[in-house]
Amino acid sequence: MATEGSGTVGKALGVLTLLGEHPHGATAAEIAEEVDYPFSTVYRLLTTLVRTGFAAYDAREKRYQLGLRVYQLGQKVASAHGFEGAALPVLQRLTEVTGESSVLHVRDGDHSLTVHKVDGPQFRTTTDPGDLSPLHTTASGKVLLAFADRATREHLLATLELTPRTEHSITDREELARQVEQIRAQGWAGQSEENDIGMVAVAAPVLSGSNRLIAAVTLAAPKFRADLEDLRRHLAPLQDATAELSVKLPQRP
Amino acid sequence: MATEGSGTVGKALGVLTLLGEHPHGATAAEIAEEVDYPFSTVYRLLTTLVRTGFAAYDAREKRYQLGLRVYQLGQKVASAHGFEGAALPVLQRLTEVTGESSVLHVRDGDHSLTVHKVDGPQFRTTTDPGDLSPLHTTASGKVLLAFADRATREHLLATLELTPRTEHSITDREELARQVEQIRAQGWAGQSEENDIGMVAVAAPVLSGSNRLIAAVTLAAPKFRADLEDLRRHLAPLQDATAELSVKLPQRP
DNA sequence: CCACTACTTCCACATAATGAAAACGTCTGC
DNA sequence: GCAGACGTTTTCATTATGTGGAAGTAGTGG
Repeated sequence: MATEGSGTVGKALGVLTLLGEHPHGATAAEIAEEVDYPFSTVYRLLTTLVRTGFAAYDAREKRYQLGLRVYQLGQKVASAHGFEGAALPVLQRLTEVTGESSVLHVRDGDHSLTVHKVDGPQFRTTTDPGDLSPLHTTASGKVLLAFADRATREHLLATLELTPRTEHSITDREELARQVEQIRAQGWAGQSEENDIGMVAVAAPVLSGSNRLIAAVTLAAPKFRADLEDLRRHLAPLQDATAELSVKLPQRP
Repeated sequence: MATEGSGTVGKALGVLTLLGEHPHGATAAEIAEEVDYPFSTVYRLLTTLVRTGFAAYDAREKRYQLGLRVYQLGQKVASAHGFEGAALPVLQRLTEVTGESSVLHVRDGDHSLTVHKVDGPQFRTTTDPGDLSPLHTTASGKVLLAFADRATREHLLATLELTPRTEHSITDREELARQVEQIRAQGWAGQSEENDIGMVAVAAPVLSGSNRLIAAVTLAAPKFRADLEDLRRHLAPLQDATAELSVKLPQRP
């Protein structure tokens, strides 16, 4: 992961982000290794993070991990964005009706952030809440890209790194722009094995009253059971769900 | 809120924490005012936070608030501590059986952090997930204090600020120590209008296999409907719940 | 058109971060 | 019981880095 910023604060936040990638914690030396700062620098940053509650140190295991303050603040974000109560039941109903997994995504910079998911009865999707996925290889990502306001859309279209995830991933910028236009026109996006082999998905945007993009809802299924055509048949309930969410999620006009 | 630390990083984290107290965001000037650092310092910190995704700037409203990266990392913490799946059903059952609100708390430094809650049919508790409460005025807090390992227990008992929240709050250090001993002996804690007027609660610890404290579960009710004696009648289902959680929450031996 | 609010940029100065190195604990296996 | 591995903690001279006052820009409203 790239350097998070030049200054001291940037380094600290970089270390914090890196801690997020070690669910079972990491030793100070491991972290210093990974971010490639001198050990004593990392050590000093870590003690500051621990002192403020953003990191926790397990003396027994000699491991640093994310602290509870991060969780605490994360909950504030959740309630500010309406991620807690209202959204889940809508996804649950969507999964009940369609039998497939439904997922709620928001755009986080140049990635798609999984907020909630409800797995279908038959299998489990690969992303969990808190995970980031590329914008150009996922149905939700294409929706989040296509319905972003023009300035960010154009900026992202011009600057996104089109790293392929599978042999079906889009790697051509022109092609992506073309798809984005089509998605804007038809109001939904599809994806077939562009992010994971064996997975297909469709997604639709959750728009506010003033047509600003709030989130995206995805329906995902394993290829062996459904192809893109099958999922298209579930477009109606999917769009019911996004319509309901556009009322229930807090507006930011 | 006290200064979060001396160095630059401490200031940045202080600003971040403060953003958590402004659900609808705050302007750079407001923040500078509240933390009492020079404006340009705060401004620089904010731009770094925004650049890294820890804060978000709403150009329309000219307001800074917590960014999605905080939510993302918060989810990692949640999954590391098993806050997501397993805990909620247990609380739901407890509320079903007792008819009162049940809440899951963990200790976050010298505070009690609300992780989950399930409100009873009749009323709503005052804390939400992500909120902090004092250790000495709440049932959960007293449990978290009483069952912490000896070193931290003694340290907290000696250093906690016993600010009263109501006229019934404990303000005497001796008295608190006495109650803590009793709570350790009897295995649960009670509280009657010590944190909020009109609220009573009982709480019990969730202990790991090796008797280390993991969390606390609280049953809370409004005073007009139940007094402490009434809640004591629900001790059995409460302790069933904590026993179940001690298996379901991830162990950290 | 002036007052107001809020963001943004600049720059001389000194504070605060740096990072190498060494001291300190604590395990582990020989 | 000792050598070595591993990880944390402290120290300190050096200078990069953050500081913060002030001036500049931009939008808003009376």
